[in-house]
Amino acid sequence: MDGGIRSRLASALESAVRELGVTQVPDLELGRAKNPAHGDYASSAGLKLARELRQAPLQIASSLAGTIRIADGAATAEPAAPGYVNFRLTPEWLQQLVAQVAARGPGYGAADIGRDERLQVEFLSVNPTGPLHIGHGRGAILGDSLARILEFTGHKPEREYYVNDQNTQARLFGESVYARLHGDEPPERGYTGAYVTEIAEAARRELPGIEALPHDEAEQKLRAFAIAAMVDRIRMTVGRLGVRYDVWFQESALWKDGLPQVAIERLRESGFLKERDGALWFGSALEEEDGLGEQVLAEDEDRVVIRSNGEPTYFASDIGYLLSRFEQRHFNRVIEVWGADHHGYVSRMKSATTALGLDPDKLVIILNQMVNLKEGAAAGTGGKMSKRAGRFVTLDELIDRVGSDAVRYFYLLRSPDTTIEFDLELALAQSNENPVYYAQYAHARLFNVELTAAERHPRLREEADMSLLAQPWELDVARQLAFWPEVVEDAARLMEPHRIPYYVHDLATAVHRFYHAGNEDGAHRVVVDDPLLTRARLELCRAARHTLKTALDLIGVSAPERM
RNA sequence: GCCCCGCUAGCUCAGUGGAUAGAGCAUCUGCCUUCUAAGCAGAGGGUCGGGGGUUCGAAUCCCUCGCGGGGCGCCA
Repeated sequence: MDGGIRSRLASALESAVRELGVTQVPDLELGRAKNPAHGDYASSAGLKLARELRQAPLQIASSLAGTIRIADGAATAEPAAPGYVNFRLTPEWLQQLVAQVAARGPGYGAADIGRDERLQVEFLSVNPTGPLHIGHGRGAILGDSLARILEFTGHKPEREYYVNDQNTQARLFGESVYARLHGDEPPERGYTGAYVTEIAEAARRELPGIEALPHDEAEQKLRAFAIAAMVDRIRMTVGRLGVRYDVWFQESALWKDGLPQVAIERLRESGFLKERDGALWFGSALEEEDGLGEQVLAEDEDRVVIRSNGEPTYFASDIGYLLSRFEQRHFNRVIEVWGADHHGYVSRMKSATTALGLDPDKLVIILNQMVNLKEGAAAGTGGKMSKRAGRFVTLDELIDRVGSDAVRYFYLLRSPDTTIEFDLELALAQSNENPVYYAQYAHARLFNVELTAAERHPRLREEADMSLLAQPWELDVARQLAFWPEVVEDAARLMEPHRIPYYVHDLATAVHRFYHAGNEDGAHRVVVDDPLLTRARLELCRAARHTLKTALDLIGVSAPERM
């Protein structure tokens, strides 16, 4: 409803610029002022427009500051050398904001950017052939938080896990279980972990007569059994992190529906498929004749769809999966969260999307960089984690030792673009210093204060005189509240969940300072003898607590009432 | 060789082309008889990897070099 104060200031500024006769308004760079002396927001409008208007930047800034009209007296504008327009939120407006946020409860900052857009967020989708390790946690938490943020901003996201139950790895997994069932060693490049033997034992109990079946039949049953077991385990592990899915989509279902077949047929008709060396390739060669192909596809993107032995590759499944999502289920956009090791696959999927006649911009692929194990941090020598090499720390173990909230916060504090060198020893040693507790403590403190107030002043009046919130540390909290909608908007628009925990930290800092003012001087406590003053400060507590709760919810972190 | 990501304080990391580059941890110094000290206040600590360029203005954009990570299979 309220697009946030930043967007209101931006449109007010734009109107003022138009009044100066500017028709093509450039990006005016309205953003938060770094220096408090410059107010809360600043724009370099004067500098930006100097050339077009042939006036001194400062003069333009002065005109703008003079003509701008800001609704509700939310802010004042003043020019500053060499050509800035600085905005300062007014105490009156901040006080009213506090009252509004307090009355609204959790949910302040929700936006309607998405306009009910149906989209899919597909994330994690690890081959269900082993337990999740700490690297997987990153994608799970990133995807889940992204879905939460998109939902909060008016999108209709569906969370999906794509279960590879039919590819080479799945078959190898089935063969490995089969081998263990019969007391043999797993095949070359098969799975050797103890959990494989456990699954074989479970199969022996739950699939009577499985040992007597012929190999092919047994392997198929074992594979399905084993994959189902691993999917259950994955579901439980991510469930401990508060990650949930709407759909667990099986690759095999694609083939039952004939979607890869349809996709292949369509590509064949439009000339994107060719045979070479007995295999069927997706590529540009045939299209070069009409000059279209090279625009759509790069030369080096040839990709096998059907192997020379007649087996389809995962790429065949993936193009069918595109049809499933865009044509069968009609998602407006599909957002995929991949590890950076799949980076090379991005352009091929984009090309395939185009080749199928779909809009490649509707396929949004977010890459997160790797999580490497630091030297000596676990069995093995560190580096990339590997299931086969037995060099990994399971996500379950990390959650056991550190807890879901700390794990989520730890991962979300980093932009997806940075590689994480995971040091387990350090993570365990520092788990008590995890910054998540700083934020949670702020929430618990506010909750406690409100309890105390209810005891001391059981009959407070409903109406509050917000003008009593005049202390700088009180207005600082209110100021942080004013920033929340734009943080949400940026996180959603840029698809960058890490902006949320950084905001949470800033708000928590303001809250702690506000609280601490009462320790310095009893007159500044929330709960004081004066019921009116108590009432106004309680509004601030409620507003801040609700906003903290809302923000923590978006990143899947709990907001405890006591610590 | 080609493609992607990173390089910012001792460490881990933020930072939509704007003013004096920030946070946490670590180090040092203060603050609890009174609403939760998992807190607050302060100090030290920087050639934003190097070099060019664009711009009134560059950590941010372009080029180039260096270092680190990832990818370039009829594996996924």
